[in-house]
Amino acid sequence: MSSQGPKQALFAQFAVVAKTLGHAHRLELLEQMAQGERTVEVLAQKTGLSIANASQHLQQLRRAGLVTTRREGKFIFYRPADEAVFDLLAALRGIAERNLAEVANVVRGYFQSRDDLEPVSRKELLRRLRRKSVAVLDVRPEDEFALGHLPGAMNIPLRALKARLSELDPSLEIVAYCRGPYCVLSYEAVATLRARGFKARRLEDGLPEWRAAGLPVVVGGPKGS
Amino acid sequence: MSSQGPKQALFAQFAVVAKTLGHAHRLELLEQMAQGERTVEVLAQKTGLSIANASQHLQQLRRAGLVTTRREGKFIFYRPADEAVFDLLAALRGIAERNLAEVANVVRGYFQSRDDLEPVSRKELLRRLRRKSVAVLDVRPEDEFALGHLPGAMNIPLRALKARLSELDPSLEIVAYCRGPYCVLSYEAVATLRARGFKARRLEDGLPEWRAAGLPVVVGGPKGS
DNA sequence: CAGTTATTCAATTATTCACTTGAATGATGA
DNA sequence: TCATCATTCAAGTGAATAATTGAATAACTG
Repeated sequence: MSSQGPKQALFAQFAVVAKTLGHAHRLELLEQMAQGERTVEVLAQKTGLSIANASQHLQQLRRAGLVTTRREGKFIFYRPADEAVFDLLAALRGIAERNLAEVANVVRGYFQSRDDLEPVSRKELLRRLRRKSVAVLDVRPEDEFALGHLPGAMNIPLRALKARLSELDPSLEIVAYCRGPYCVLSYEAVATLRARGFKARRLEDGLPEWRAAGLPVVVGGPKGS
Repeated sequence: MSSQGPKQALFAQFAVVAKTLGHAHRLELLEQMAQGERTVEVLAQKTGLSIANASQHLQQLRRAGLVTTRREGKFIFYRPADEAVFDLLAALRGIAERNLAEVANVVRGYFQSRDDLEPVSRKELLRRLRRKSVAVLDVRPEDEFALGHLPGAMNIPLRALKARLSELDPSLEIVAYCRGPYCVLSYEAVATLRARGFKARRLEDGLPEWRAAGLPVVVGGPKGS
């Protein structure tokens, strides 16, 4: 059943890659790995999966050529295998957003309702960073910040934001970002900040897209190794 | 199980799109539709599926937002719903080709062994078309040619090629193309032509990629409507 | 070397998917 | 209106997939 010709054999292989992407847990694992390489345990914990289950999904991703691993001592670090993985995910998002009513509803109903302002483009942020007319705020957890973040960004995880507002300069506009276009952290952060009188907007998308655009990323941080 | 938050809901929807791509038959149907819109019957015949089965797969593709339909009389024409579908397929191909050993083997063993010459890039073909220093040969079946082809291309389906060699000018280099990067027709055509003393090369990829690059496509032909 | 820890494997069960068959729509044309 | 044709629906069967559990690797630590 698998070999009528070379074309069928190739399509069967392409189908394996696509099928592997076809599971919400694996997409979430990929989103996590897009922040930076991770061990099985951390990925399991971040996604709420059991370790065995996460391990199984990660191996499917590896068999499909979507992620690779690196061993360091007893830990195995997983990361996306290819830049094209991000293209794939972006195309997937675009198609779903434009052609699936349910996705459009969620995006409008949940995300746009919390922030009807246009996000700041990467280009614009770069310009304003040079003029120092803006503060960049990374609202992801500290470990993700340590794996890579925007140059000059300060890190206040969303859960700590209310308690640490005093660290922010009320005279500067704040640009917040997190994991990607559908990560809720930056939406919540912007809402919180505006409610307290700060001028705040979101960055378009998140760190992985910034990196994929070839823009500079800083590794390490206060608690980073 | 389906709604812990908006992000999970979105990932579940993205997974539906990816899962739908995860079947060799549906990928083949999409490749066919990438040549131009088609009825269920024609798609079933071209892919060797039963009509009922093709219809089911097409409806899955439609539910996933990957294709749309248009009714004309008693026929329903299917076509890709979105330009991003081609990006998706291209990313899928790239990842599979670079990261799956089996795909690399098929590509090397089957395709490269028949044509170790570099294909002609779209850009180069455009340049040489302007200078008229080349003949463009479409070796797809006539019905696909009629749905859209390169400007100035002549159509000799592969099966008829040997019988119609006299129509070709032996003094011009021939650039052959067909459905896409893994379509065997142009490989076979180039091999046949070289064996008969013609100077022949392939165009990189095929018609859908030419169209996706924003280059001009001519609709209609000898038997076209 | 034995113990510890991170990860993977193997076996199980519940669920989902693919394909076939035969009947049902929905538009056309006599 | 009735017959026809393209397409879709519904039901059933066999195969593939997902998540769980407990055992098995493989590398470090004492």
